[in-house]
Amino acid sequence: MTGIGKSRKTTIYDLAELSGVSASAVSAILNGNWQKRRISARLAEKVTRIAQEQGYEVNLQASLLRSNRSKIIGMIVPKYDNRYFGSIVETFESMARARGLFPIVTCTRRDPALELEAARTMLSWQVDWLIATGATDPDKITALCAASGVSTLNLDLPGTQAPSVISDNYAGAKELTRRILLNCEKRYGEMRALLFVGGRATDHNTRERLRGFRDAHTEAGLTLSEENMLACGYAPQKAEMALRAFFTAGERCTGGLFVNSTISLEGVVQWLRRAGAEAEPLPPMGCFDWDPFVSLLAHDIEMVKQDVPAMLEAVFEIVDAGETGEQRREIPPLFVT
Amino acid sequence: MTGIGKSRKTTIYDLAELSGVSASAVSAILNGNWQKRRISARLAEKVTRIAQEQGYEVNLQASLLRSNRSKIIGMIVPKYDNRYFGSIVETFESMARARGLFPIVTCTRRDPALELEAARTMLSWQVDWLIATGATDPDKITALCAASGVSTLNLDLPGTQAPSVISDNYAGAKELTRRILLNCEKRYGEMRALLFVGGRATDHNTRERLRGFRDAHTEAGLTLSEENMLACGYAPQKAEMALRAFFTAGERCTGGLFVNSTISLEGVVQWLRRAGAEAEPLPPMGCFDWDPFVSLLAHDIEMVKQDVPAMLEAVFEIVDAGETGEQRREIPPLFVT
DNA sequence: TTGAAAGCGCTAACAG
DNA sequence: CTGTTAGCGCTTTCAA
Repeated sequence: MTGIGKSRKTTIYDLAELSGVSASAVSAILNGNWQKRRISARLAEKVTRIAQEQGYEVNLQASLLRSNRSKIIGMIVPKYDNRYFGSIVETFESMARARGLFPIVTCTRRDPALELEAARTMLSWQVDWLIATGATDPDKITALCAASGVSTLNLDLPGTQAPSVISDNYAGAKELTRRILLNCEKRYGEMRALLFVGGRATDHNTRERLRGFRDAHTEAGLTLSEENMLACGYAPQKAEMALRAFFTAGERCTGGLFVNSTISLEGVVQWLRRAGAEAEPLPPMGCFDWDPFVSLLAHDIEMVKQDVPAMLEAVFEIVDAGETGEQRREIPPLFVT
Repeated sequence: MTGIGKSRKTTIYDLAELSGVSASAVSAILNGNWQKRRISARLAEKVTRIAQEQGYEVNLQASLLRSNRSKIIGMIVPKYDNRYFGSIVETFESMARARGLFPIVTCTRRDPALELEAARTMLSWQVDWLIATGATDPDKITALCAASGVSTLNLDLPGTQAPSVISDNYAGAKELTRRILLNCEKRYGEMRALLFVGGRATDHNTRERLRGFRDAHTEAGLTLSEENMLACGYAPQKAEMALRAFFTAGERCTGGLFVNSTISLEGVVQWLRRAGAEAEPLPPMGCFDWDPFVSLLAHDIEMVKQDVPAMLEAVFEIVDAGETGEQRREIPPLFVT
């Protein structure tokens, strides 16, 4: 009976009874090891058909409990509010499924407490691997998981206790800065020091991007004041406030803006609007991260697009090989205007 | 031993041994029913402490298998590439967790086959409820799940066999059309019929939006040709191609554009760029869906923001009340410019 | 107050 | 070729 509202779910015992074989035969057939048991193809087909007719689906709770290889791979991700993380999750899911793994993803809303709670929930799910994306404290997650024998991998933001896959932030930022400076020269006839907006000076990516930002200025023969680096956090409001504070603090002159993420860019654009730059063209700008509407509507903004497919290839190479030791892979990002 | 690389995970039996009580007592304590068993607070505290020291986490596979209430709530979602779905997933996860449920989300990449596969995987997870978001064939999912006694709910796109929570597409589209027509009048000194771009004429939302679009024209005393409704699909490329075809087919005159989603809007903006509208201001436009960069960078585009928090409140009201019968809740969307 | 014991649905020896 | 059996880790009676 495939009827609606059937309360008890079909089990392999039901299937065994219906097809006149034992439950273990059903299990073997449904798992595709009927060859190993030398079960006839005819019988295998019959059982498979009956399973289908009954709308049978294996109970993962029971199956995974028994076989003790969880086949579950977890990912925690800070937010779903930009294309970068969205595409990370989407790519992750499909690559995991392609390997016969069960992906479980959860979002921590950039909340350090939720981050740890999420990691613990992942342990309860018996994940084999946990991919910690953009985690504020990757090493704590690694320690937590290691205590249960679970391997972790840091994505986007590196840690020191597990493999890390990140963008080449230094090279990306340096090249981005170079491009903005070039646009600045085109616009104003000379290069001027830029303003760096967004991110936290405590996180690795921001530090590396600042280093690239600085070095590009040095190579261009420009001196850069520390005041020009506003690592004010990622939230749009913070970027907006930081800019307002910067420009009310004194007579400032900037060649353009290096914005550290699309999220911060929202605040920057908001600030430009409110500052009455409506009619004027945008100043020379670049953003470390990509968004389709930014490239379409403000197509003079230089953008860095992190190479998500390549990053996740690297992730699964490490997972597939079972490399659990500390290592760092830096993936060159792409450039779009 | 909380040491790294510990292979076997801590179980309640380990905890029982360490604390000198039985496994069942440990289970009761860790589940918070120690009062019911009149276990002393002192003992409860001791066991809890030991569990913490050992980094114990309950095995959900075992726990859920035994107790047979899965506490898992599943959601399938077409894409993570826009703010609407991103915020649906984020809100869903946090509301589910707030209720002590375990959310499992999976993305189907707008692929009908993946949609069914995902639904089946959800059944394997023993979900109690499945929220099908923007599903191409919601009723098939409902039937599949009903056969296993699992309740479903349709979000964003309605079905006929289960409760549905959707935006008030008709009223939203009508009001959006009205606003675009007003902008058209301001711009050109008169109202002209608009062009509808994006979506599938087969899906409920597109049909309802078209109805609102039409009625707003009628009320404004405008006649609307069928040719003005390009339900060409959601993908950016399709919108772009449809516009190109429309405008090369003859001398056309339009008062503005009604775009059926931010995804289609990408294609529309792409087309405007390529059509050489670079220097010109955008035509009067509106979009059914919201994106922060669109409102910031092209702030003369009218946008409908679907009320995700209200929609998910409705979803969980239905889930909490266990209402499984067909019903439809239409949530009024919000307007932003 | 507490422990022993049964069993959730499934897998994987092992014995036929 | 196939069935019987022993658990996976946990919850939940039931009996003490």
